Amino acid sequence: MSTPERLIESTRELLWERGYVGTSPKAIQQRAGAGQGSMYHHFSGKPDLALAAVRRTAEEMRATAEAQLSGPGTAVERISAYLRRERDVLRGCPIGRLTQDPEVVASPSLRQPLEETFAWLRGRLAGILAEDRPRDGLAAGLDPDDTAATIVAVLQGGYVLARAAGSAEPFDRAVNGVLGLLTARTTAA
Amino acid sequence: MSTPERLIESTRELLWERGYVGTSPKAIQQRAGAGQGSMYHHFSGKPDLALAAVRRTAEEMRATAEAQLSGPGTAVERISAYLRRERDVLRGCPIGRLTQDPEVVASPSLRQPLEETFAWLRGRLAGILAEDRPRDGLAAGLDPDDTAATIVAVLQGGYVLARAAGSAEPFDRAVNGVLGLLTARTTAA
DNA sequence: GTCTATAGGGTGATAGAC
DNA sequence: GTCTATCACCCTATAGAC
Repeated sequence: MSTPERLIESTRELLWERGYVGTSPKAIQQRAGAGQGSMYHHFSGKPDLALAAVRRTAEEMRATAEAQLSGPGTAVERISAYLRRERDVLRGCPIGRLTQDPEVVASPSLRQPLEETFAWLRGRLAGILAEDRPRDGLAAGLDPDDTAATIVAVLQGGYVLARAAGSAEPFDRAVNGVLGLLTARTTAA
Repeated sequence: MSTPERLIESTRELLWERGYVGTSPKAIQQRAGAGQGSMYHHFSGKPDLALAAVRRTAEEMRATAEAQLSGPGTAVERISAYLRRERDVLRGCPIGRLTQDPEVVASPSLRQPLEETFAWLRGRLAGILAEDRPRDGLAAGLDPDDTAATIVAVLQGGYVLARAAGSAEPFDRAVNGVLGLLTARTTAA
């Protein structure tokens, strides 16, 4: 792996673990096995390197989500497959995490990949909910855009609750809960 | 306001804005208008001061939530009042925010107030859902604990989406979405 | 109870040799 | 392209005067 690649990968890991404020150039260099001068040769500084790292993480997250969401099945089945896929819950979401960093949200270029990722995900879920509605058990009164936002929020909030509890249990409960709400009307009534 | 009080209040503000890693004793002292020695006289250090600040924020958050949740109305009405109360959405949740801080979750004493706050909130919501179920329109198949976790996750995730978007819109959509899911069965079917 | 002085280490970044 | 040296500043904390 080339030096720039190793620097980007190290930055991705550290941003996930410690956030932007908690990640120092020195820590990046040490993890990448690169010297100070090497880092400043390939990148103009910490913001530049972070931008490359965040863009790659956002790309990867979108590709992973698309894999589950483009699978077979009804709307609820595909959403269930996405929500229940294996996740390292206590590590949290590498994109959602950055949302709490004041320097990230204050920087338009750093915030942009976060905004685009969640906008895409919400739109993708809303499309699935809308297209599958006629032949599925979903209630006719549900707004696809609102419901999609709820599903993404459950994921992101599930990570928060899990980290507070030091356990994946609240995440799993939140996912079960929203899937129960999405399917209850077909089994109840 | 006494010096210890001012130090605690300053720490609360800074923890909300910048998190634990992003908050320095120096910044706390400056905001509180207190000197270095003054801070170390009243508190043993940054962790001690942070603990006092986090405990107070957790207490306050619980009291605020209880005010909405103990109001009149059906389960859905009380939960709706809680979810839709006025919030400074882009500031995020002062407790949920700390969940992303590696040094907070690594410290049992600092994590404890977070864990207790969300455990209480989930339990409170589960109780409301369970007790009100017979005479309300909620589906019999819904698990109160799972549904409660979903509601809290929607709040916490709503903050995440709002900060990523730089707008309260996704938060409001997520709240509308979960309330739609909770009430759809009474209007549909 | 508050102050200043000081410590040892880290921060983000630049300069210039190799 | 990578290295080491150096910069000015900030970090958390302690010491001891007042």
